Amino acid sequence: MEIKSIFEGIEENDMEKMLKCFEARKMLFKKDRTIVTNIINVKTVGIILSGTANMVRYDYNGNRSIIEKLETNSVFGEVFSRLGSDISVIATSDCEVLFIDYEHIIKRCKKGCSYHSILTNNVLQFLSSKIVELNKRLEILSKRTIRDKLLSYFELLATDDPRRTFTLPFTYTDLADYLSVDRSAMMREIKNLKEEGFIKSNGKRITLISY
Amino acid sequence: MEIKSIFEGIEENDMEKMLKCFEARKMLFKKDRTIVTNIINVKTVGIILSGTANMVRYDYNGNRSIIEKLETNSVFGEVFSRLGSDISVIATSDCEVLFIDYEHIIKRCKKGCSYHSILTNNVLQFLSSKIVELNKRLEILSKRTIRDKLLSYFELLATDDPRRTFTLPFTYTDLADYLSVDRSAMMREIKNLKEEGFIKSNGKRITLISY
DNA sequence: TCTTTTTTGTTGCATATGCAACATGTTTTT
DNA sequence: AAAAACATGTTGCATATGCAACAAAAAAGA
Repeated sequence: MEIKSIFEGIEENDMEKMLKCFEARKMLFKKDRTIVTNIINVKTVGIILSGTANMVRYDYNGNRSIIEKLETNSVFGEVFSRLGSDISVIATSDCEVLFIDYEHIIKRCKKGCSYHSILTNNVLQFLSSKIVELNKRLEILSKRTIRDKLLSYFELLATDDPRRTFTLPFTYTDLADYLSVDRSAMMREIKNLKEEGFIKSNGKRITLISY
Repeated sequence: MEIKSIFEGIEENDMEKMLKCFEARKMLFKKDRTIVTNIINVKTVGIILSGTANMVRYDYNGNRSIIEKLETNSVFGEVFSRLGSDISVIATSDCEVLFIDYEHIIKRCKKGCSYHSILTNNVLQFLSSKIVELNKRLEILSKRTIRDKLLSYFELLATDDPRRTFTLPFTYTDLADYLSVDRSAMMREIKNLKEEGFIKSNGKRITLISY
């Protein structure tokens, strides 16, 4: 159901032709380097071929928000983010990034290349699953208390596991940014949740206790 | 840039053919009636042809969240919302709704009908702008205080107006739901913002004061 | 290895916010 | 026109949360 790569289903052979036809550019980024900044009116789409990155924003108070963790095959660009904001994509490991102009992807070319319709379909599914992701985060952030934010996020991570155990994909510092709460207040709340028997935790390994 | 309807650019003539080919169903709903509830594994997409509706969720505390205000030409369905949650679409006025199976839209049919590629392109752009919308709301909800939430939402509404004046598209009660904060606390904060000279307001008409 | 940086864990304090409860005003229904 | 339903406006109170500051542990770098 969920597609792994935006290029899924496209022949290796067609792939090269397509990249040339699209004037795709491949670039390398070292860890901690800025891949793009100020994604405003950037009609370019980036695809992470290898490595990881964070999409972040610093607001006027200097609070960092991780908008999204980008992994291999992640896609980013103007259409995927709020216009007019100071959003940057920062490499969290060495990265290989492919840039393609959005127009090439969204517009059907006259040649009617076979790979083009596959790509369109993939992008459609990609956008759909992105919307589901955004709605998940929205559901978490719409919770009024840190406790409820934590619990609904944990619930999300635990759903697939019958033992209701999972490993945090974040450092606790990053988790606080993701939930948009103060880190120390969050740590305090996690301690409370443990003491009150809602969760067990050992480092980043957490188990949800249900009755 | 922004498309008005998902059917934009499709000839009146083709439209009828297409709706038949897609087995589209048109239904009528009176005000306050539930159009759909529990949008889980519903592989159907709804398009509001006339009228307005709210996409809402009630969490276990009974707090209502307005996920989205739907107007004429709005589209809703599984791909646009978080799976597994108690999401409903409620008519806020008499509504005409068209239902189409998602498969018909996303999959390219063998006949290669001309309207099909137009529709795909429209859906793509629609999803893109939806993502931008979601990111806007995320930016607001990621603010830590009610004051900052209000200000960033107001900022959003004021950007297009040189007088920095706008009319709230919500009742204040609904606004509190949209911002995911307590209504009375929000009213208090709005009063503070007025007293401290950040905004002027008269009913739903609000002016942002900038220095 | 040793050094430096980052993350984790904790606490005191001021205050922002949720909650409950109520009064008033406005809109909708009968 | 009267009644009912809903929106707005306000307040007191308990507490959850942001903020600052610091110590200890862990990870990364030299």
